[in-house]
Amino acid sequence: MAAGLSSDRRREVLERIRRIPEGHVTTYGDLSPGAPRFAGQVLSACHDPSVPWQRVVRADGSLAKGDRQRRLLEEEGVRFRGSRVDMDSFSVPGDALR
DNA sequence: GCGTTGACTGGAA
DNA sequence: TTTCCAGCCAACG
Repeated sequence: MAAGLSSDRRREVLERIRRIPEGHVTTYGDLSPGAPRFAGQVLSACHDPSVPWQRVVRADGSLAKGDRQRRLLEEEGVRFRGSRVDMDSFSVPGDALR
């Protein structure tokens, strides 16, 4: 379909975030390969409660929203290593969301 | 149509 | 190990 809705790119990113399993996280790079900043811009503009934005973290496991985000992730069972997410066990490949 | 901005990334110091 | 710099794409004014 022509799909002239609000930029398919933006919706594509949001849709992937919804596919992140509870208790797991993914990186901006996996949401939008080549344009990770775009993913961040999308989230900042999208205040949709159905979008688990807290499951999106930086490539190094650090959090963009700091303590507030950390607390939500711990509620889901995501474990931390210092101030960063244990990416070795909870990171999900972008291919798995696609 | 151009320049700026952004919840970023990878490599170098 | 941490900190700094330049690059990247898409949206917005």
